[in-house]
Amino acid sequence: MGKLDFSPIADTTRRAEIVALLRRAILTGQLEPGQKLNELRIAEQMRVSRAPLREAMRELVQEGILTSIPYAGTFVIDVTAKDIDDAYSLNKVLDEFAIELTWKLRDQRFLDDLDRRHEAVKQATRDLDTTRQIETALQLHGLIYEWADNSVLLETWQRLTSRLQMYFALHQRARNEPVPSEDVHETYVRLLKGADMRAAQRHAREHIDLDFEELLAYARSLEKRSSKGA
Amino acid sequence: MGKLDFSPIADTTRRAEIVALLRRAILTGQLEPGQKLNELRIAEQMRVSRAPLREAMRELVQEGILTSIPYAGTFVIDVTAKDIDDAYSLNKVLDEFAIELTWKLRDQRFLDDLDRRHEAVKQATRDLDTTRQIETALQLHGLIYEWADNSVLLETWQRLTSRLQMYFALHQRARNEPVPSEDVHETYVRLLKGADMRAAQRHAREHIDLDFEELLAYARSLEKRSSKGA
DNA sequence: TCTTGTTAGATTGTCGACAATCTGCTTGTC
DNA sequence: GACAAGCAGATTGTCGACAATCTAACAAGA
Repeated sequence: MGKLDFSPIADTTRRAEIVALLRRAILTGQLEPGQKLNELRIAEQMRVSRAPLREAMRELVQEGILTSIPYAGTFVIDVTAKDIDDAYSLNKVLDEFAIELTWKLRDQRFLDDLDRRHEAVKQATRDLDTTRQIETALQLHGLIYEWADNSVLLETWQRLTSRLQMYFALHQRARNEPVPSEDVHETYVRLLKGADMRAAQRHAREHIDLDFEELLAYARSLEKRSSKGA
Repeated sequence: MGKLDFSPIADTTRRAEIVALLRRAILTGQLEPGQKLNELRIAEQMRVSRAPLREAMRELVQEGILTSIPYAGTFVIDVTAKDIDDAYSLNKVLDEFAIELTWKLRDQRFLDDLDRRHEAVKQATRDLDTTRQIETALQLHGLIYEWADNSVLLETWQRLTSRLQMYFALHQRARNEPVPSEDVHETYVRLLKGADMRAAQRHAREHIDLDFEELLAYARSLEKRSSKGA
């Protein structure tokens, strides 16, 4: 028996592809918060019937990035400053827990993966690709969750991440300035490689990556809750 | 303008009712882990077409209590000892966080609600109603999440709770013995009323409510992963 | 002018039928 | 007897059409 293991083949249902398409559109900000999703139009654009589209939308509703009102429509969730704050404070707690679980499981492969993902962020930063920068940064932070060996925790973090990614994408879109060029993840990566777990946890809980304060200020500034139609 | 405020009217879609029906069937153990859900049969039994049923099933898949394999079927999730362990350890961390957030927000209404829910558990215990006992116990523990004023945290806990409820229901079903008559929540309630937050957090992290160890042993005992057909 | 009732249009919710895929059995061949 | 090919049968995925509901505009009456 060779040590070759195959990855599961791709999802072959339209539904799965629709989910991926919609999720990407939302997380990159192409679909704005509060915006209504017209089933007929989207189905026509995708050359798909409404059945798989509706099933896909149900999934995204449960995933927390869409919201649905019976007989009224399905909308991209609104982003409030409190939501962002809530998500972030929970994220800190989960980070601390994930570090605790991962700590004993770190090995050479972990360290390699850490470097690899860190490098991806730096590359995206050099390329001035803001969308990719957000993606890679979240993937970097996701490493400890993938290694923590707790499926429920991982799942929880992924749900949280969807929202955070959406928030950051919106923010980046609003101010289309060049990306900060300094390496804000330097300390984080160094502490994860080190021997002091408490220090790593403290850093996760106290340090603010990714311009969180600026993001919050932005969210407060557009606290207007405009639900624009299609 | 009077101070009367109306609660939102009930969901009127078939989909929502189907979701509620299916969820209850799963959480009470009427549908066993690994069991396949035959769309045609269920749709006929409910006198409903497959469209809303399938949408409901999509929601429950995302909710984490069903799992779906394209062109093969949708199944009730399997319960492994590791899943239970993972869910429980995360639950402890979240409890600690919820207590921290709730602590400053406690007031008379909180204390009243606490007593009310505690009483409900004791009543269910006196009635020897195991299903209701599980429900009320989880509602008691949910109080701190409802008061924590963090929507993301609350949502996360509710997802977690679904699974825990399912695990406990299975356990109770397996050993249909009388319920433990002692009041295992006594200390928890007392600490939540008190002044020592650290003590309450420590209790949440260290004390094992609800016969967790017994539950784990049960889960390990049926680690057989039998996926029986319809 | 303000309120109330009506109506037309658009959109969501649901249905029944068809297409794609999987499973197990049968058949034929070696 | 072992094995591959191929054929039902059942089940899931998708489609197009119809029913239920909402929204907004307009008319009628106080």
